[in-house]
Amino acid sequence: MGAMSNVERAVSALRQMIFAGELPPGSDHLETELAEKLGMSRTPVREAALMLQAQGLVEMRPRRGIRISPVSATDMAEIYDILTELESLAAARAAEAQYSKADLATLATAIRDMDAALAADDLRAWAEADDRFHRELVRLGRNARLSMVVSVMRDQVRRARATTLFMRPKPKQSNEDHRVVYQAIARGDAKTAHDTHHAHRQAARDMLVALLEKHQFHGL
Amino acid sequence: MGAMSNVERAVSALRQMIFAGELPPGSDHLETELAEKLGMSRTPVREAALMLQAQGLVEMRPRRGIRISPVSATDMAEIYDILTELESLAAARAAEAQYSKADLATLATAIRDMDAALAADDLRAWAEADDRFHRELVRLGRNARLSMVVSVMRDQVRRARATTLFMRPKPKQSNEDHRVVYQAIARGDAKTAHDTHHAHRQAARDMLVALLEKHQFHGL
DNA sequence: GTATGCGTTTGTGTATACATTAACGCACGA
DNA sequence: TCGTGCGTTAATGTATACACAAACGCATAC
Repeated sequence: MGAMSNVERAVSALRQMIFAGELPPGSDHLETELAEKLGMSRTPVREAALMLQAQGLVEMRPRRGIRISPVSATDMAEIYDILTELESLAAARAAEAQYSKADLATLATAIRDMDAALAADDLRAWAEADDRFHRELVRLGRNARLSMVVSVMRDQVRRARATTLFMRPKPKQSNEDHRVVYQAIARGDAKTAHDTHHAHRQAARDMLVALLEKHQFHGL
Repeated sequence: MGAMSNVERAVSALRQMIFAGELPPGSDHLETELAEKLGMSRTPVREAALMLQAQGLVEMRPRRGIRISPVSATDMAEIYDILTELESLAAARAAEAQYSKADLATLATAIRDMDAALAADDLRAWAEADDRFHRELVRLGRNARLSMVVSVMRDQVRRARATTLFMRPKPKQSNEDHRVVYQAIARGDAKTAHDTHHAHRQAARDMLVALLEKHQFHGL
């Protein structure tokens, strides 16, 4: 149970602090500083930082500390382009896999939750269910590497979403798209699943990038 | 000029040994062992291993050493699926970017070199030029993250290619495909660039996977 | 006021020490 | 012969020590 190394603890603690905004994008932090804050020596902190760096969450620069990576509008455009392609592939593969209704239960639940959240005007719950839908979709695509790449990219999106979630229009079309994708997967229609999800993501991309550019979050 | 840290040295030395087959896939190596071989302490070796692990080249398992990741036929299928999508996107973006003939010189050269290598029956030179073509194609797509993901995936392909290069049929169709993609990019035809490259990669994938499965390189 | 150079400070990169804990072997019992 | 349990061994995870080099401040010169 408590078989968790300090490195693992450091990774999740740092991730949490980054996502919570406690370590704001662009800020620098010395290894010693973080080590003290986490109650461990520099060694595991360094190793954790190395892993987070590989995922693009931080950058280690000699003598300037560990910098929490900023996410610009350009970055977001890059990330969404990748997500668009890889998730759409996953959707197509999921459709080809001929899953049973039972296998798709998690997707169905996520869709229902999104509808409910939208009706209740609970954007935070909506975002959580949306995440769940996309995560499950990728899992059904059955490509471990793809899942990993997507999850790294989605981490970045999550960071940006913290600032954009309440600025954007109600995601009504989004729910409709998800339903179409779900049905296409259920009946084994790979092309529709792929193309619908592709358009869905591309629309999200354009909306988000416009939003970020308008609000000049270039270096946030 | 010696401005190279031991970690950097360890990373490139290990990469080289892995690609050269000196550290065969599936083999285990203790940190101490590698440290001694590289003439440094365990610390930089550990950090290097951590980075290579993030790229999927090794796996660190407590008490069992650093394992050089095997590449199975399934892995190759996963990897090619990702490459197919991302490179095709890059091709489309490159076409949209309206590059001049001069900008595309590197692509043209790579194509010429591949023709020459094919005529001379020099498969190794062909593979090198092929790599060059794909790398430049992705670079022209102008997505830094995509480039990074693709280069990690291509590293894995390179490892498998060492064993498959001389088993597969002459890549004649391949050269023809590249030429079509090049021309599509030159005239700004994103759809043709995308679709042609997509089919090109998918064909390569099917051929390679069949080859690997046939020769039962499941755990190599 | 601005620029240049030197001394100091301080963070990092690396080596090393050490405790912990998993793997291995061996003995013992069934 | 095979399985089980314990003791030993040894590899890792983490802490710590230390040298080097870069950043900063201050003084001096223009």
